[in-house]
Amino acid sequence: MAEITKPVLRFAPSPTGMLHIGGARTALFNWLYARHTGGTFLLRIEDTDRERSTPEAVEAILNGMRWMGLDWDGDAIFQFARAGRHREVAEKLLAEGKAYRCYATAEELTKMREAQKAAKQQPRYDGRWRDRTPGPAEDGKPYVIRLRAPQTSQTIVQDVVMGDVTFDNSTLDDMILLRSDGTPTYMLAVVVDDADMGITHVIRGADHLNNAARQLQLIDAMGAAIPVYGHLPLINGPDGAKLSKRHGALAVEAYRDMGYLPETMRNYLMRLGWSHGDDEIIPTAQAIAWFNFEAIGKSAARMDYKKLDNLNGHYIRQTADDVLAAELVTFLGLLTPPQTLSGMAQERLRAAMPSLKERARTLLELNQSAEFLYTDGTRTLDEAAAKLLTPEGRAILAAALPLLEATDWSGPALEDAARSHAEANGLKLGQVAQPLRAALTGKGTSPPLFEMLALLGRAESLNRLMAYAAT
RNA sequence: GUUCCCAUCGUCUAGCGGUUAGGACGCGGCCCUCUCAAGGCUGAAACCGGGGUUCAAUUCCCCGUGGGAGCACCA
Repeated sequence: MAEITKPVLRFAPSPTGMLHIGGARTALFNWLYARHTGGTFLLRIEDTDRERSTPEAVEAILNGMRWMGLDWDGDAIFQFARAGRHREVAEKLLAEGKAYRCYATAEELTKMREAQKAAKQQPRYDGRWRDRTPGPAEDGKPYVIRLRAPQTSQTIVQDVVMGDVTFDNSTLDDMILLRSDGTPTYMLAVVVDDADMGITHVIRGADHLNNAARQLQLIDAMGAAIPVYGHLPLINGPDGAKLSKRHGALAVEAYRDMGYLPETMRNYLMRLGWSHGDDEIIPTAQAIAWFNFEAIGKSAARMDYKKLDNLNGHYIRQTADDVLAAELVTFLGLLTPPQTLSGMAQERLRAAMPSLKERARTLLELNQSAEFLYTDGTRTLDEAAAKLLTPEGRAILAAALPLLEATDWSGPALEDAARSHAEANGLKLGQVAQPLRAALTGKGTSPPLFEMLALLGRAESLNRLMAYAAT
C-alpha cells in the first residue's frame, strides 16, 4: 500500500524586482492547487544572485503575495542560506563521477559559442573537459563543476499542462552545477531545494520548460524523486508581445494602486489559462473547490484591461457597503500623497455607497464620483457641468428652487417637486435635473440626484444650488 | 541560427470526430431611465493555410506559416 502523501507546492521567485502579474498567477495556481488538495504551499526566495537580489524586492514580493491573499505555509525559505548544502551535493556528484571539473575559461567558452553560432549550430558546451584529466598545468587554476549528462537517448518531461515533451539528450549539454567561486547555479539550487523540501509538484512558467529537461538529468544523477511538472503558458501584453515595462502597470502593487480588488485579481488571473466551462465569475472559495490541472490551457494569454475593469466592477458592487467604504478609506491612505477623509466625508460616503458602487469599476473611480460629498461649499464645474449651467440652465435652476425649498427635503418629495415643476413648464425632468446636478456636484454625471440632495441636506444643497441660480 | 512550446470571434475561452461552433469582455441597436452606471433583450464577430486519416474533421497525423520561450560561471 503506497503511503498517501499530501502535495507540497512552492512558489520560488527571485527577488530582483517587484512581484509582477505573471509571477502572481504562477503563485496563484500553486496556491489554488495546494488549498484544493489540502497540501502545503511553500515560498522560497531564490536569492542566489547576490548582485541583483535586494531586500526591497523581497519585501515587495512578500507584500504582493499578502495583498493577493496568497498565504504561504511556514516561513519563507531563502535559497542563498542553503549554498553549503548545494555545494555538498555537487561535491558528492563529483566524487561519484557523475560530475566533473571543467577548467575552460569564460573567454574560451565565448569563442566556442561564437564559432558554433557562425556554423548555424545551437550554442552548447562541447564537453571539452568531460573526459580529460586535469594535469599539472591546471594546478590551482579555477574550475567549475559540470554535470556529466547522458549524451544519448532522450529525456522526457511529463507535464500535466503541456503533455509529454521529448528532448534528445544530444541537444542538451553538461550544465554547470558549481561556479568557479564555489557558489551553486540556479539549476543545482532548484533541484536540490525541491528535493530537500519534498516538493511534489513544480508548477511554474513555461519559460522553464526547457530547463525541466536538464533538471531531470540532474535529478536522475542525484537519485532524487521526480516531481509532477506543470508549465503554465505565459501572459503577454495587450499587443501580444512579452509583458514588459512598456505596457506599464507590471507589478501587482500597481494594480492595487489603480484600485483593483484582490478578489478581482485572483478571479481574473485564474481565468487566464484556466477555465471551468462557461464560468467567468469565480470567487476564490469556488476556485479552490474546482481547481485542477486538466483544465489549464496551453496557449499564451494576453492581458485585457477592459475585462479586468468589468470584473472589478462586479466585485465592487458585490462588496458590502460599509466594508467597501472602509476599503476605500484604507486605499486612499495608501496613495501618494495619502488622502484622508473627514468624519463627515466618511459618513456621507457610507450613506451614498449603495448608489456610488453601482457606477464604479475601480476604487479610483469610486473615489472620484464621491468627491462632491467630501467637502461643503460651492462646486467648481467640470466641462460637462459648465455646459449644463448656461444662462438657460441657470434660469431653470432658479425657477425650480422655490418648489424644492417648499418640500420636506426628502428624496421622493424633492423628485415630486421637480417633476411637477417640469410638467408645469413643459420641460422634461432631465432638463430640470441636469442643471441641478451640475450645481450640486460640479459634474455632468452623478448618483441619482434627488437621493444626493436629500443626503447632503437642505442647507448644504441650497447653498450649492443658489451659487449657480440665475438672478 | 538552433531546441522546445503554442494556434477557435478584436480579447479571455467552451469544444475533447457528426454542434445552427457556446459563453464572457469589448463594440452596435432596443428597453429601462433625472445623468452616468447597473440590468434585460438583441446584432455583428472565429475554427491560420495545405496535405493526409476517416463515411465524417475545429477536433487525429504531417508539412508550412505565424507567435512565444530557452540556448550564460542570470534566475
